[in-house]
Amino acid sequence: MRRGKRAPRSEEANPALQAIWHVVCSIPRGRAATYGTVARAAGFPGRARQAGFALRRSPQGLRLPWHRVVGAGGRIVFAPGSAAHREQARRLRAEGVALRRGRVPPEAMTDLSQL
DNA sequence: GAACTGACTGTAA
DNA sequence: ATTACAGCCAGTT
Repeated sequence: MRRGKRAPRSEEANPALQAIWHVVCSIPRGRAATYGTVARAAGFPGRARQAGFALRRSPQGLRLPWHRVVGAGGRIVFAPGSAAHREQARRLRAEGVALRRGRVPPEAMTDLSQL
């Protein structure tokens, strides 16, 4: 049977998504990382968008600290005023992250390279 | 297989 | 500082 490729119907069967989720889980509490950094740490440099896709497709069964993932410059990618934006800001703040106009200060940012 | 879309990023106006 | 636009990559239609 020349079925060179299998069909992972479930997201949890995707190693790429798992890798990204794993990296997100490894983000220390009280810190934040950018999509690009997460993707790079997961082994996919230059695929920041894929990191976002992985988070969006992440099963709710996982207790994933998605709120620790922000856009470049520590900026929250969600539209300001939206529910997601507020929730992420709220969660970050709950972890001790001082948000500045919806932005995470560089000090709270981690490159995940030290892990 | 082409076209569209998106939890991105960097540069320009 | 803010807004617009283009580039990039992978998944979805």
